[in-house]
Amino acid sequence: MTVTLKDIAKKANLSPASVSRILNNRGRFNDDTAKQVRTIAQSLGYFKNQSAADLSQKQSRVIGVLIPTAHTNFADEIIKGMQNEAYENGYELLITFFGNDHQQQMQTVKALLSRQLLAIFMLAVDITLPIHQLIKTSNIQVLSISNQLNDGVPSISSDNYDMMSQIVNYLYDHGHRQMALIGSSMIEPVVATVRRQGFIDALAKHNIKYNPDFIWGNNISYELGLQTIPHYGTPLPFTAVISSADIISIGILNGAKDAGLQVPNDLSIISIDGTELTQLTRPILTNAKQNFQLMGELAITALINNQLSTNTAIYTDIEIIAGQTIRTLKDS
Amino acid sequence: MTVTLKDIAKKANLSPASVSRILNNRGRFNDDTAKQVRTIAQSLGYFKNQSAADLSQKQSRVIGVLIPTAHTNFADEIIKGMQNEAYENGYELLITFFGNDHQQQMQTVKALLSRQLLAIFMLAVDITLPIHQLIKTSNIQVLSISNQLNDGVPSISSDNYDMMSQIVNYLYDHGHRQMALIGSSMIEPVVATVRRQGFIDALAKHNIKYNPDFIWGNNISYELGLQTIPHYGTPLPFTAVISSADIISIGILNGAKDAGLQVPNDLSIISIDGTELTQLTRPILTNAKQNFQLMGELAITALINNQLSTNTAIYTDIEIIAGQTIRTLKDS
DNA sequence: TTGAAAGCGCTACCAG
DNA sequence: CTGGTAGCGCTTTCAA
Repeated sequence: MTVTLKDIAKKANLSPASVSRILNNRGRFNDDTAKQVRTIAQSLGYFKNQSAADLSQKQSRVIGVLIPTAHTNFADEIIKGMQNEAYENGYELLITFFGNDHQQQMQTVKALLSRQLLAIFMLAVDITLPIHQLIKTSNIQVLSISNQLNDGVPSISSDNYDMMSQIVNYLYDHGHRQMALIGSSMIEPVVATVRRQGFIDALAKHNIKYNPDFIWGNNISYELGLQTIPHYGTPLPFTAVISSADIISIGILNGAKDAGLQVPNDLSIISIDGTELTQLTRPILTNAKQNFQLMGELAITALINNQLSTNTAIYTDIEIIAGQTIRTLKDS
Repeated sequence: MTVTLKDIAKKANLSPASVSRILNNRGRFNDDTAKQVRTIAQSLGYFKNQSAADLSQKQSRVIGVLIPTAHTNFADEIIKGMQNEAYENGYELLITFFGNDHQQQMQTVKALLSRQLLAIFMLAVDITLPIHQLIKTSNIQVLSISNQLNDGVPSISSDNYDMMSQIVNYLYDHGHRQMALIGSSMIEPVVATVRRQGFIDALAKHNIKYNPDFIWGNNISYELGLQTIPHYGTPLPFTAVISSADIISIGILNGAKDAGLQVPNDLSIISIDGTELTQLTRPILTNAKQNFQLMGELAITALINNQLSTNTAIYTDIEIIAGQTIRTLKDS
């Protein structure tokens, strides 16, 4: 029922081999016959059977992409970047959502590995050890995007340590001396650890003694933001907060409103990520914008250039975008 | 280099055929040998080559999913629903982002059609005619989710006509007589047309004369919301707006703030969609919540039950979720 | 520039 | 319950 190369070949009095060459623009062939072949293919409604091609070539141009279901909305931006770059280089993206159910995760990864992928890109995903090992046995290349992992997985992300330094400096320059870091107190993802350390070290550089109470919140959620003000009580013991994600920042903003605080008069906020969410609030959130789209593009480039070795760590720059949530303090 | 069924068969003194049966739990086989085979497979680090399987079976369990790049964030919810259901029934989802570049769209669809998919699901996507025809020639089943299309494409969505009626009734019951509909004045997507008609007819049922000026805005965007108040000027000629999407509602909310209006005292807002975004605002948005997750689940179910004929139109219920953006007017 | 033929890894049929 | 085998549609030598 389905139209195959053979069918086209028969109709064109050619061999399947030639048709294959023509339709793939590979090798040499006569331009005139080529034109004919293409029209025939068109008229017959031919669709390449990619499975057969992959099988025959023992390789595909498919990149598997893992996205967390609890879909941090910057994933879109990364994908946008990847998609363009992938399209131009003839790669396909196989995007798969990655839930929390471990059973399901395993099955998902196995399904991916069952299609001789070129590579697996993980967007902001933290994988468990068994899964990591599963991938390892398959010899498929892996890359973590936006998330630094240990386990020797190559990554493309912001330099989270340096980012904290920039943020602290920014706040310091605006006269802030007491600042809190919200949403990075977990031990697990390396990113949180790195940010904490960067925060502490940056404070030290300004001779500010680090107050352990000022690092709080072990998850990334709106609710965490909402609870932040109640957690510390008013008057707040600090003048500024660094929020580990935009969604947290919105929670803080609303929590402040609920507590009768004025932002930025009573509290300054700077938000890490800088997705569109930061533009939807009143006041608009000052943010440390990560270049997600570029991360996506670089991911493909790195793959093409064979740079996905174990120790690769590519950094993209961040940019601090002034909004309306940072108050400049007169004297310190 | 790669481990194949044959390798396992050799090691287990079996035929590839048997190994295939065992590893797929198909047909009859001896449980003991099965156990052996599985351990061997494990130890050899075997991964099924799905391309070969698909080729051999001339069929795959893969459902292609098209998501607009301008990623209305309810897509996530739909996918969540689909993913669970798909997982339980052994289907794979091949998610593909669908940009605006026509060239790229074509290539994307062709890539999809090159893998004997079971079906293509389109999430809130409006396809152009050539693409529609392309899909048609391939005989792959299609389903539009959350978006009603013409062209005889089966769909799962809310009953947009009835939704408008419910919304208008809700506003009416709260004393509103002058209401506007924002973001549905485009001619193109059928959804907009249906909503307009539903709006007008619902008003008529309450003997409210329909004012054409009160249907405004031909796109779905934050900016549209922001411009709404300036567009009409204050004092507003209506007491309530129905916003065609959450992102528009947020724009309206901010626009109102900018104009010095109090919501809901000076303006009531009800938002269509009811994604998490509605919970992030102050005041919280009253909304007509669509059941996106259910749409996703039903999509898979419909596929399984072979219900994807041309005229299928499955509706899921909406629910009006009271927030803080509707004022009850005393007298009318 | 084109063709013949082998083979990718798996499944399905039919025999045993 | 198991094995032999043909064949899915495509690519890729190698030879013509």
